Amino acid sequence: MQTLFDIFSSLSQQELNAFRGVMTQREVEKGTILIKEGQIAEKMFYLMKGGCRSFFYKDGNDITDFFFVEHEFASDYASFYSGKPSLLNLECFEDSTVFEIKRADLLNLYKMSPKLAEYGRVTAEQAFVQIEVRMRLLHTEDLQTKYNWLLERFPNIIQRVPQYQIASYLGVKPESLSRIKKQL
Amino acid sequence: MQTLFDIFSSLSQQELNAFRGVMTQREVEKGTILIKEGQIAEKMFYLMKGGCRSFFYKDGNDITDFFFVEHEFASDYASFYSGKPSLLNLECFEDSTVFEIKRADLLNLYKMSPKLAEYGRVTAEQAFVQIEVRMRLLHTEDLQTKYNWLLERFPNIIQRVPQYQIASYLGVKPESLSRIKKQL
DNA sequence: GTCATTTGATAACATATGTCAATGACAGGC
DNA sequence: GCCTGTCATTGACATATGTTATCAAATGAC
Repeated sequence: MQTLFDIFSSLSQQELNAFRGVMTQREVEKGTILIKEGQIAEKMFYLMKGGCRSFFYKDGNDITDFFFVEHEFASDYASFYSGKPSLLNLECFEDSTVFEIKRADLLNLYKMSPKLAEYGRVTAEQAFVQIEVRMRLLHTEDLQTKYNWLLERFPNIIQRVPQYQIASYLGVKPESLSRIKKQL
Repeated sequence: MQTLFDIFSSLSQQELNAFRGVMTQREVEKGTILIKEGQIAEKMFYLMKGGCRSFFYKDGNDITDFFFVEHEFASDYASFYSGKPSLLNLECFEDSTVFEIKRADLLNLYKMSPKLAEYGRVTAEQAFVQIEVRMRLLHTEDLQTKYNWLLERFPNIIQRVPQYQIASYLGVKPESLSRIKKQL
């Protein structure tokens, strides 16, 4: 996955200035909601520090959709890309430092610079490849394999978020996750 | 999802010619393998007529990863985007008419025309949104809901492919799908 | 047409996960 | 310090899906 630094280091001075001009740095504390269910995701975030998760409610249960950690882009891509209201919330699970980029600004950058437009495409392509890995996991693997994959993908996630959030991310109940951990 | 016709109808004559110049029409019969496991997916396909599915083998079982039908783009996007060998096969389940587009040609088109480059990005974004719907389905819904969703998404798919392929697409065994159908 | 192969349905049983309830560990507020 | 709420664990039981096997129907080759 390309980080912001990868992108920065290959831009011209002019492109760099334009890019940095549309990014706003924010310090947010644990619990901050970056994107709210029902609203259109107008912004994309880059996590310099900290982490967040997207989640939604189904039958009264809090279901974790995705985790995002430092040096990753985070948003509700479905809403951001389609312009439809978001079905989920994006919440910081730690105090975090983020850069905000507005969709309208990003589209302007794409018009201005073919190279930035290419990064936009590559970012979407990489997001696709990432989610496909997750989908294949949910599609074909048993709980133990899913859990091990999670530990590799997010090395210290179990110290950072409560276990019930991990359980719903993996598509099971906390009790099932407990059972699996006991077996290992 | 944008069809090829949506794209065509908004291009200039020059762009249209360039685009059509890199597309090769092929008539293929049922059972044709368009992309083979282990090889890099160098081509994207547009299905004028017919349908195909991507699948792979896990523990000796044939697992359907995706269905593609007429007026949709089909490929192993993960391989096509990343340049890594494909983990799956793309096979026509009916006699089909397809357009082939080579990745290298597509990247050239992107360089030539900002509008085509934008379509490339939008296509990747839409592919992402699509796969997210599928992922959410696998993540949170029960088998009955998944099956009903499939019938809406691919209206006559049950007449077109055997049931065991549908079962593995939904992440269950054929026997489980039989049980669900009996309940309805 | 016959025959072989593929596919779908069904049943009996095994296993994994869900559900519900009780308990204990732990952190934060006061 | 104590209290309170949140969270993880555990056990008993329910349910859904997997596994294995058998049989019938549909399909395709000849």
